[in-house]
Amino acid sequence: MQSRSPTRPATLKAVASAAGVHLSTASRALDPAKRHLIAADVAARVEAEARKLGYRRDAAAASLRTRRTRLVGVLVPDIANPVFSPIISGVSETLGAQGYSTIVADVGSEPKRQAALVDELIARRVDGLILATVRRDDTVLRHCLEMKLPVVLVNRADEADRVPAVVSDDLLGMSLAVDHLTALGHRRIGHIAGPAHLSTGHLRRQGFEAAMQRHGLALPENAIATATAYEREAGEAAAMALLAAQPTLTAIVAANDLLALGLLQALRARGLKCPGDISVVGHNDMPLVDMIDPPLTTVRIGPREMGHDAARLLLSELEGGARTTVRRVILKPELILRASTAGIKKPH
Amino acid sequence: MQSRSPTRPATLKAVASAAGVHLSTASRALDPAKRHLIAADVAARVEAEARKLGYRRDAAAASLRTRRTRLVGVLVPDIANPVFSPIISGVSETLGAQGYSTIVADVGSEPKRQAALVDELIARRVDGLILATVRRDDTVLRHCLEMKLPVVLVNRADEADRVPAVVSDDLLGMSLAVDHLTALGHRRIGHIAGPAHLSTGHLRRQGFEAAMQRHGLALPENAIATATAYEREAGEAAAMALLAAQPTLTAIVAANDLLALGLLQALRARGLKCPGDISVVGHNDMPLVDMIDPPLTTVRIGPREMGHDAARLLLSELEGGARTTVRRVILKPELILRASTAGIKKPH
DNA sequence: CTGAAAGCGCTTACAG
DNA sequence: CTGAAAGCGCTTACAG
Repeated sequence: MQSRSPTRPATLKAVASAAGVHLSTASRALDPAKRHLIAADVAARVEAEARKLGYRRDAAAASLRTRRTRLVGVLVPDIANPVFSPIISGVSETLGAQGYSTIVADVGSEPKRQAALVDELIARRVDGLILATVRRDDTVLRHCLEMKLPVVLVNRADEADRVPAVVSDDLLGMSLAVDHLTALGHRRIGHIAGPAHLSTGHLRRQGFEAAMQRHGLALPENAIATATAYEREAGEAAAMALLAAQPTLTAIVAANDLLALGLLQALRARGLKCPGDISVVGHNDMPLVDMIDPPLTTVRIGPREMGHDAARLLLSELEGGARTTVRRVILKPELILRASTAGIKKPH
Repeated sequence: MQSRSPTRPATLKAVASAAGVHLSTASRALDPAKRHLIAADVAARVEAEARKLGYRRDAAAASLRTRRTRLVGVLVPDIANPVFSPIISGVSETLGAQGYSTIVADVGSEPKRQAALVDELIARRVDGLILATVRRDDTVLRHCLEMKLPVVLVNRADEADRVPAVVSDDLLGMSLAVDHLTALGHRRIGHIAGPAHLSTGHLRRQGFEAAMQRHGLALPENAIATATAYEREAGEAAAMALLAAQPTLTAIVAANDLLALGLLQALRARGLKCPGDISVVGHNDMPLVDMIDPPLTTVRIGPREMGHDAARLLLSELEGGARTTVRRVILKPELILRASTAGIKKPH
């Protein structure tokens, strides 16, 4: 079964002797940053042999020497969640352009498991970490800080603002949503909040409350229901509670699209029409929400850009040099108008 | 700016001297497979010191010695595509359980770029590759085979069946769809095919044709339109062509959900109702198609299971031992009935 | 059961 | 501009 064993890759030594130079000369010739130290014809010869032999520098050996792996870990709570995949994609795109590979760890939301996977990444000697999983007070983050591992956060930020983060302007997002609804004449507006231990849940709720207050609108305690997770089922459950507590609401803004989808299900279960009886605004503009029934009005964030920026932040930290210590990048969200919001039929 | 430099991790040497034993003894004590060679009390002492120092074996150093990295590369054409994210998730889950990390490369569909990224993975000395990108005749795959790199395919298979693959039963899937439609009374059924250079496009088309024939139904040449890519826009364009060529169709089965979504858009543009005028069946059951308008009848495949199985196949290849050379795992798809299909109003 | 030693494939001061 | 040598942190035959 010889086919199982990969052909042993060519080593630098092989290239060097093929080109008739010393190992160290070959090493320099093949390193763009050192190539100028080598006579042009020699460098060309080495290059030619390397190509001929299909030489590829052994990354493990190189990093053992340099103590840098050019490996970056990305922690997400769920790869399959459409909010995170474009973030990952953005991260690995800009990292890849600089010769970095990214290991994505699908770590769930359980801190124990997260810590175990971070330890594995540390064993791999990743140069840095990008965390999309962080709670407002996060133990995994604390662990990374103790290890002095370069870290940047994306999508969610930590409370203490100890590390660079790339987030959407959650306060502005909710303000956009509420402004839109009030412009349509709504005054009794409810909110399905995300989990309070996540910055997005916390901040969007704050943004909602601030916007309501700015418009001088009443906001009874039970006009906000908090979902236990960013999932459809949790959104449906929270919606049921909200609708029971506040039957006269004419609009509801959800802290994310999945929650809004759950809300739509709850509306249907109660025989309420959207937007006829109740207008709904989501958050994130995830794929396909333009095709659901009704097409969802929502706050668009730029997850791919967030990934790009997070990678750039980490890169600048890793490559050092620039003293630019950007602590936080805040992206402007945008309201996308679709059919789940409409003017109220008859004001209460 | 000391915070930038990670604390230098503890080495095996440090652990050994802390425990008062030789390096090699410490190495054995920390390796579950070799631990039995060491006196229990010594092993325990080493373990204790390792824990105390926060020791984590340097994976790069170890793999330089063992020539195994426990790194697996996964190639996908698009991380953000909801068909692939659960595959990735499944792969990394079962690989992770065996101590392997996975590097996912978002390589697009351009062979040049794919090859470049494969080369990078080879430089990382991945132990094996899982390809979700393969065309029926694939140059990247050929490259891997030349390198004798262990490879397994997932979702898409190659024509020559040279490597193990995990796929859904595409023929059966289409048969399920057509059976359902004929049971509803449809006789004029069209197909929006996927790209012919992908096994899924090719096989599903074949499955569709076979099923039509089995039911003794006419299948004019232009009752099948081929989309240029698995994208909404391509689906819409193909649908427009199909509807123009075959205005009397009462049902259309699409080779995947994204194509079906494009078809739905085309229907709307032409003022046709689904399922009132035309029934639609998708393929894959990707997230949210149960919430679109109308909820999509579709063929469910198990992408997560496909990921699991692909990982298992690769693992058995890597760990050797078992002589089980499974060449192909074919998963049974399932028809999910929703509201985009209905009996025809008045048969032609 | 434990130790001493070689070596995996690189990079990089240090000489010349 | 080029070479010789040390060493990154491990694992594993080889002795004992």
